[in-house]
Amino acid sequence: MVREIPADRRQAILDAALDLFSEHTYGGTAMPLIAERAGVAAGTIYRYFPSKEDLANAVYRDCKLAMQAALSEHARSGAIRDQFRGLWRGLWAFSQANPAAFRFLETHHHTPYLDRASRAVGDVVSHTVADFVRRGQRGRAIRPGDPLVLIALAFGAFVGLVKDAADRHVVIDDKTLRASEDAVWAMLEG
Amino acid sequence: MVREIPADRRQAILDAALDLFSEHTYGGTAMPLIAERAGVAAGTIYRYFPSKEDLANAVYRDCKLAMQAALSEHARSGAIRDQFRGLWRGLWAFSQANPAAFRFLETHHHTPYLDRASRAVGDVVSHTVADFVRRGQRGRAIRPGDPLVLIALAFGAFVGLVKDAADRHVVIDDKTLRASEDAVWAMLEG
Amino acid sequence: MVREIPADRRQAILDAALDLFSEHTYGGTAMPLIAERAGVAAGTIYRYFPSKEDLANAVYRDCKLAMQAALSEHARSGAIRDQFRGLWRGLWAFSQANPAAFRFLETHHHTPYLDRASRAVGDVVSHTVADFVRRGQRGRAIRPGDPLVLIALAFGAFVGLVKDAADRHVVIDDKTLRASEDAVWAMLEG
Amino acid sequence: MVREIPADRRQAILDAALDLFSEHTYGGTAMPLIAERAGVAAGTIYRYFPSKEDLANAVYRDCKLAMQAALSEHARSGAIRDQFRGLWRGLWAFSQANPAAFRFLETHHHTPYLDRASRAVGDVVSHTVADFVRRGQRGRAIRPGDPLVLIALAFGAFVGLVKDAADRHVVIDDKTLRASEDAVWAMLEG
DNA sequence: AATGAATGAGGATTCATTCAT
DNA sequence: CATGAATGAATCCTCATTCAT
Repeated sequence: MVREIPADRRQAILDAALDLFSEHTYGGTAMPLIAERAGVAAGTIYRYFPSKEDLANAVYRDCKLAMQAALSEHARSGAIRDQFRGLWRGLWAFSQANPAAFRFLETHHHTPYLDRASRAVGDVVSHTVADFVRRGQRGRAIRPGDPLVLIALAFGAFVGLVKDAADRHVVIDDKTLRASEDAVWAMLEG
Repeated sequence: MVREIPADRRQAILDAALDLFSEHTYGGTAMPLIAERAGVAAGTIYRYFPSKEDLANAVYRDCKLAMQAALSEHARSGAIRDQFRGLWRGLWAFSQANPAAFRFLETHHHTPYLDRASRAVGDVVSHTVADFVRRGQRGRAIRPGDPLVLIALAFGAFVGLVKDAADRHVVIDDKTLRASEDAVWAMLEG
Repeated sequence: MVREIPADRRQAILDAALDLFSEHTYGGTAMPLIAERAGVAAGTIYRYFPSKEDLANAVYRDCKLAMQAALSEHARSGAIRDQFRGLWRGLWAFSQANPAAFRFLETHHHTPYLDRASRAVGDVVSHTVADFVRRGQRGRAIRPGDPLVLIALAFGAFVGLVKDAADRHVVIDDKTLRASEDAVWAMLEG
Repeated sequence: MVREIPADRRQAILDAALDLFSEHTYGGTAMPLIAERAGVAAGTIYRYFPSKEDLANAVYRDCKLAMQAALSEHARSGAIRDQFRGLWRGLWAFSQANPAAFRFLETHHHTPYLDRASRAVGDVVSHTVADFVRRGQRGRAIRPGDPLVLIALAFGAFVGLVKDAADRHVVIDDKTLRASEDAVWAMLEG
């Protein structure tokens, strides 16, 4: 009785699109390929998404929101240093659980299709994390400066870490992960 | 004897391709558009590059080598901290002088077309900078750990800084640039 | 026993199809749109009509028959001039009451779908009116010549009148209508 | 040296489109079919016309202008009756020389694609012929009334004549043509 | 009987590449 | 050598029709 099939189909299409976009680029993946990977007919995609562009935006927003959820989930209370550990681990967990999503979000150029709503979702994530920086700065635990800039530096370092490992086909062990966390914290520490 | 006209043409094509790729993506820019922007006929591109893929690889390699040149040019001798300042300024100079190149290299997904030779060029740059880290580690000026990982973190932070400024349509003033340099150095410092 | 519901549905579909065909052309209107306008599901249309082509033929035949009925209804006995007035008024009444039907019948090209049966219905109407001409010719009230040609001229004039008013977004007042009737009668008069 | 090939190609495309539109309707003819009939590749059409819609408008305008040219060519000076004969013969010559054009113009529904410019061309033709009526009315040779209405009646009669002959697969002989001309003149005569 | 989601062939259009000039 | 019109495969998308519910 419950109409869950449409939700499943929609998700299957989103998943297929993410996989293919993250590997072959938005401009490099054909709609019929997405359909095939999702196990539906080409025309079916258009029952769920008005166009390829809209599909890409939906993929982008879903990924961004999943990343935000992962950050929130691992967020801790307590000392600022512990809060940072929570964010770092959250990001790590997300990038391991959803490698395609992380790659798509952080190593692709989205401007050709990104719409206003999607951009807004992206901004929300940055500003959420920026609040963490502001709290740390208030307690003199994080160095002064524009919180959005500090976030950009720290988040950029994380992306660099993950991207480099992928480029070199290397897995990041727990020791490296923790050493990196310490190094990035040293960058933020006041 | 004068054979520089072809070189000019070749460069015009590379410049046009870079401009368009960096804004509209490899998959999103049409060869005739590149030709038009370069001021040549569509067929002429094929005198210089066998295919769109080859053209993209040439663009990629040229950008990577230009970035490496910028890093070398600003490299200093002397104290490790000063050497880092040289690298940081070199990177900054490059990203300001060639914004399209920097954006193309660091915010696009290249796997659909990147060939072995181009990947090798990319690796050379990382390893060059990694040598700087190794020297610093030998003198206990830079924290221990895999040099390639530390480079990934530091370079990632720089990319994050520049990308964030572009996303927010903000210009990075000299104060922010130096504060960021200090923060990233704190991340590397032993 | 009550089997009128299907008839209503069938009529709703025919009405919707006529509206859309007359405005957007047979080839330019999608079946789902007809369904939506008729207030039924897309699949339901196929309970009543085997295909889009059959639906279009049904629409065509219904319109032709409605036009014939309108002509008959206003047909008079008496002087040939009065009979003509009846036909003219009947045509006018029909084109005013069913503008979509008149437009569809007289300003569209039907050959891509029209089947033998529909063509036959069309012929019947011409021949019915041709009888009127023959009667007039027998009494020397209408000029000699092929009755079908005279009908084509007179009917064509009427179509021209109505089409021109539609094209120019003008309404035909009673004076113009009667003047036109007189003019067309002058064309037929023997 | 003279680049006439493009003109030929453009004309071949226009000719093919007219042939197919007039027989199968705008909405019923596929672009690849037009290309095939024109002897060019599908993509080539788009070097000459931005879209199917633009192609249809070009076809429409060319036909309308050709019809106007045919009317002008046969226009005579002298008595109003002779002028009418000229118009009638011009129309006839056009409909015989370009049956597809005449059919396309006068038995198809153009609103789905017709643009402002094309509509303007259509209006020019009507108004040109209306001037003839005005001249006749000034000399009391043509009955009073809105010239555009009289034109609509007369032109409609001609269209009716030609359409009926086509529907019945009958050829109009010279005697019928002249008798029809006389009849239509009787409709206009003051 | 009715529904409307799903299908996939077919439509309009684009674009990397070729080749006659 | 350079050109740019021509190509036609491949793209995104539509829509007549079917069929499980």
